[in-house]
Amino acid sequence: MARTRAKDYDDKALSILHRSAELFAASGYVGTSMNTIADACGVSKALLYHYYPDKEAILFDILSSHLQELVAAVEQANAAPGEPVQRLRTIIGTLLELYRHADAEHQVQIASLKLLPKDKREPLLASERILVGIMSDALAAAVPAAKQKRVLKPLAMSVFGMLNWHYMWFREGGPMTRTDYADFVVRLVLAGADEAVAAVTRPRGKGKSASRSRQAELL
Amino acid sequence: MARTRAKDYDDKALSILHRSAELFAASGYVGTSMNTIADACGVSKALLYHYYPDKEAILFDILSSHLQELVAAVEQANAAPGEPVQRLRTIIGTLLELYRHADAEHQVQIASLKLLPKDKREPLLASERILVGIMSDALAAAVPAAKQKRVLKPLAMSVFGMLNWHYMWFREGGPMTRTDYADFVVRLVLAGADEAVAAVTRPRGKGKSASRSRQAELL
DNA sequence: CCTACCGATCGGTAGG
DNA sequence: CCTACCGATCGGTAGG
Repeated sequence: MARTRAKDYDDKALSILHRSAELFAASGYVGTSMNTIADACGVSKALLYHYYPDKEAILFDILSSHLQELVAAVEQANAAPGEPVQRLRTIIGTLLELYRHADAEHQVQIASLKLLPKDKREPLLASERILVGIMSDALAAAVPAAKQKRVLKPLAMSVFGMLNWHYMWFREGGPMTRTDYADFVVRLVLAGADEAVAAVTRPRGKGKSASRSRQAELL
Repeated sequence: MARTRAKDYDDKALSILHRSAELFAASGYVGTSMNTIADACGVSKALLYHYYPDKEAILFDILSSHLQELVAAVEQANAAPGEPVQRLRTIIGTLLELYRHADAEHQVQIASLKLLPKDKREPLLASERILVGIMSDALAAAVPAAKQKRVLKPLAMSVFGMLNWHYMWFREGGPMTRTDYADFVVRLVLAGADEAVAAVTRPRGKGKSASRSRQAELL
């Protein structure tokens, strides 16, 4: 009788992906050998090639599953009912929470997505664009001044900068929780965006924002 | 008589560094061979080893010269006279301006600094800590609420997040100049920081910041 | 005839 | 400053 697919096949495939992501994050994609991956996963190299046709497929699947998880969660957060500000907060909090157990995948995305050939890279960049699009829409809805085309992208990318850079310094058990930092970023953006947008859209010298702070005047 | 060092020796060494940085940024450190570097620089591989003892020395020198340039410029900006807010603006503007011609070096710093062995990595991390220290001091001076130990690091790292992420989206000739974006970031931080700091330091529910915005109330 | 898995080794290329 | 190579290790595949 033919052997059926092992019932832990998918579990094993996923655990290989995560372990590989950790190795890629530490030593780089090219700097991590298939032998190293096999050893770290406690399987033979031949078994590795049973799960994935080649090394490139491992990198692609790491990033594909990571980005699809982000897109699905952010789309759900975006579809939830509520005020625009609350939606923005949920989106940002969701991203930071997903990063909790995806630090390696996140670093691989930043350092190694570009190493894939164009046909494998393109669908991943499309997922990234979906995330940027949802964040931009949420910002435009929550921050009136952000609707201006000239500043929406810089504002959205500033938010992604803060979120995507957090792996460099954020440590679990520090003085701020992830939820704290999500609130921190949201409030920074909400309170600061009108001012920042006004600064780069009005003519030099005279401002017309009623809420400009004393410090902003000094610029 | 012994040959003297060629008068363009240092120029050539620097151009090799920059070309290597571009290759490392595109294909990764391990993914770029010494033969590729030699070909791209129009020199033999043997000449490459005349300038640098090994591949690791090229990576180290790329990052060392890049970070020393950043530290020197930021220290000078920090030492200039003027109001704290103006000093913060100068520091942020200086960093964005230096990144103009150091995109490759910047990407190599993010993706490949970690690949160096500890003894080579440590002095580079020390330079990074100097930059973070100056930025933190400038923020503490310009933003009263930022002085609280619990929030100074998150605020400083949020600023570095925005600045260090800009290579992912900022394009020369777009609607915003580098100076525009520097202003944008400074005003975002100045106007938003008091609010953001209050959010994560006060007890839950009730706030006491007089300047809380309508949007912030909704959180 | 299928999938699951092993020990051993392939042709090429890496840094030096 | 070059060509000619080295010891080792790479990603990937063979037979069973």
